[in-house]
Amino acid sequence: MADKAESTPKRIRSWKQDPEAVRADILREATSEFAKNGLAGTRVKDIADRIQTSRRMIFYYFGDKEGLYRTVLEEAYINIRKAEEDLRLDGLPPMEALVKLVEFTFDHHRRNEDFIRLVMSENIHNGHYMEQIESLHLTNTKVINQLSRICEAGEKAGVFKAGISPLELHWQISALSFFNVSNRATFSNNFGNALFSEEGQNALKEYVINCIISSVKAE
Amino acid sequence: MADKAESTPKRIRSWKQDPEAVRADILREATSEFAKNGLAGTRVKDIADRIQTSRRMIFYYFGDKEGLYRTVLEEAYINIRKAEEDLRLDGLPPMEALVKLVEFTFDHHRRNEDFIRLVMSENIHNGHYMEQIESLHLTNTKVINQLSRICEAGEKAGVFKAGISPLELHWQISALSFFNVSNRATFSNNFGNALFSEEGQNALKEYVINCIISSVKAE
Amino acid sequence: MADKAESTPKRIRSWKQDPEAVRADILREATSEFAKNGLAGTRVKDIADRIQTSRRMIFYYFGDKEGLYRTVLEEAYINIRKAEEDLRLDGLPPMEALVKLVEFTFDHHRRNEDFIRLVMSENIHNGHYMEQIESLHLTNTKVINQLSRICEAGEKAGVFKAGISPLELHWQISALSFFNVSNRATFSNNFGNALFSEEGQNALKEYVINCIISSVKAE
Amino acid sequence: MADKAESTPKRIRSWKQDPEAVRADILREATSEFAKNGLAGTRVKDIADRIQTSRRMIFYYFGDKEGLYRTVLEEAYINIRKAEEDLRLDGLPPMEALVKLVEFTFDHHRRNEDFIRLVMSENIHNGHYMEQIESLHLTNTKVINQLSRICEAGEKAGVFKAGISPLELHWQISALSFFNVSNRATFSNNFGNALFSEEGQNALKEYVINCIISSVKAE
DNA sequence: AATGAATGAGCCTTCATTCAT
DNA sequence: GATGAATGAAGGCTCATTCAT
Repeated sequence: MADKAESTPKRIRSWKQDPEAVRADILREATSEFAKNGLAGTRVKDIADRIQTSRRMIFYYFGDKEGLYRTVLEEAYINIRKAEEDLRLDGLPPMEALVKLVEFTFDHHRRNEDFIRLVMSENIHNGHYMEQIESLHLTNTKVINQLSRICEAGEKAGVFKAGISPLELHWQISALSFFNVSNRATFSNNFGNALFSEEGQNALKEYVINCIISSVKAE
Repeated sequence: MADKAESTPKRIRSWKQDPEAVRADILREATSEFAKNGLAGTRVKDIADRIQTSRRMIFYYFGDKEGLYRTVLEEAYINIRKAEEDLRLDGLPPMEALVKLVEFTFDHHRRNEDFIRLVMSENIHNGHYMEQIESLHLTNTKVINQLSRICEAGEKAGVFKAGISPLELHWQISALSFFNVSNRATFSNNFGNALFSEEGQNALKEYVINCIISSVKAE
Repeated sequence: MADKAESTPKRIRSWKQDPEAVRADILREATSEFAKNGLAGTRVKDIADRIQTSRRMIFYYFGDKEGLYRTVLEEAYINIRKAEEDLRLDGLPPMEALVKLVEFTFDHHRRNEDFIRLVMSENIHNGHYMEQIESLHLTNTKVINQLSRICEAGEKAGVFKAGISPLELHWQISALSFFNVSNRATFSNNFGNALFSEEGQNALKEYVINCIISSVKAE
Repeated sequence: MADKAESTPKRIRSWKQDPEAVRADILREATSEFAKNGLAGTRVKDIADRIQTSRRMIFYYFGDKEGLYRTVLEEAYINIRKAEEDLRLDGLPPMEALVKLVEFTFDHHRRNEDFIRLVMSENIHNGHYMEQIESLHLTNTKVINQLSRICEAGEKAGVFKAGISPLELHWQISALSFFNVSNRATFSNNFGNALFSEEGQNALKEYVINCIISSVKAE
């Protein structure tokens, strides 16, 4: 009875007449493709082929390739910010809170390579597309505020040194967590991939945590 | 009219019959274009248009677009390594040597944005083109050896803590210096560009130096 | 984002459930668009966007783009003929009647550029769509008959020369009145727009009237 | 031996490696297509298919569809002006010169329907593309100057009335000669095609000549 | 060593139109 | 009577590359 399975119609869609599902499907695959190849390196056709739809639908829902890219970028940022918000640090002692934040950031970036790659891509474009997305302008102060509160508390408790800039501290955490994912290919090509094995990454995380602690702790 | 016709315009060239100059011209503009737009985002035509040559010459000298890209990448690495070698640290006290190395790296990355962007591009391609360049496999151990010597000397002198991994240390220096350039666009879009003014960058450099010092110094 | 997405935006309509109003709205904007851009140059979407309806409605009411175009053409002719009928010349002395008719035609064409442009468009299509409209075949003899009567009366009164062809005379009046509107763009691009200022047009109208008078008057 | 004739290669071109011939071929067919269908109504593919070349070559030589259209327009005007210049009227008596000019214009427009249709098309576009062609701005005063000289001579000789505007006279000649071709389709659809038979056209030409004579002659 | 002419393949996008309710 | 979702077919155009000399 193998013929039953074989007689496939031209297209099978679970989401027929379900626009939200189509949109979500497109967005998911577009995220993956843009993350893999960048904006210029991605073919609209490739995105369409990965789902059971036509190129036409992509333009139907997102206007053009750049519109799709912008939406991908926006949703990626929204998801990341959402995850960050779930991290509740407010009750914790300052140093513990900071360590937890660093750990979270390091792990989170590692688990979301697509996001990292989209951000790399945006940097290649000098943030051009990001600038056009209004919703991004609001959420970013939150993370700085959170760090501010931790630094203040730490300073007051005498465990952090005085005068730490939350912005610079955030920059530092970001740099180490981001680079770990973004530059993995070239770094391991140049210096081997010892740092990127499971143990290597755990050790590196510890190293990063210590680095941050050393940077902030009172002497 | 036919203003937009594709047919190659007549050209006047100062370097007529000077193959090396043509090659160098192509390479220079290709570096700039690939750095700006990445591999997929760059048009062979755009490179040709920037110099007084035809697209045809690019294929004549470099085989294909990827061949040109590979050459660009290789030369960029060669130039960077050359600059690194000029930095003589061997006679200096360990901490001073380390600080000087960090300072140099931070400044050097800042001054060579094209190189940084080419490396970003390579990471988008998972280091694919880099892997094909044999000359790169040799030079990279030097920088680790250099750091090894500094760490050893520092440990012996009692100013560095014991057991520092030169690889991790290099990774740390690279991460902070690289991210500063690579993610400038998205970081300033998200958090303002205070860190990227002249003073901001000087302060950040100090911050990075202190970060490294804190990480290595004996307690 | 999805700002450019094609999916029909939600609409608010004052004429909800009023089919005649929808039809009239579509027709009005279609006339304007077809007059501006011709059949091939007009987008169904553009017509729909100008009113508060969906493309779907256009097909619902008019079958297809050509059906809409045909209807536009038909209505345009009907409106023109209606205006012509309002002009009552029968009691007037022949020369006065003729002058009034010329004046009317010249002014009327000037005021109805959309109609002129639709006729230009039809001529580009060699009258293809016009041929399919049955209602047009009837009304056109009226204008010739009218001229016939004027010529007859003029001849009988001795003020017109004998043997004037009403068809040729109509052709002459049409040519001058039509060209004045249809070729304004190219003519003024070539020879300046002196003839198309308010005074220029008034002078031109006098010129045209004299031209017709010279053509018909007995010597 | 029919196989010899049948084994046709994919493309036969007489002009292989002869850019001017390719250009000319494209231009000729493009003129014909644009004249027939207008800018929007013409398919680049259709032009390519009519000659033994690919769409690609059209873009190679003319940049884009509009570039081709502009070139077509420009060449069409150049050819027309060239023909006009060949008409030598300077020695003739004024009325004879004028009649000859009218006759020439009427016949010439009739013989060059493609040109008329291109001008119609330009008027649909409000002269947009014409404006971009610099070479057109110069040649057009010639025809007015020519008429000026005729009018002056005619007036001096006492056969023309005083104060004729050469511009208005040219407008009149143009209108009648242009409309004859441009509006043939709609006019004959509305009023029959009696005027457009060979005899009809000859009679109409006489009518037009008389119309012009009546307009200028001294009383 | 050098080059003007040519090109196949494929890109993003648009168009009028129909489906399914 | 009305509509949101969907689409096949084609449209103009661009890309890296090769041909022919």
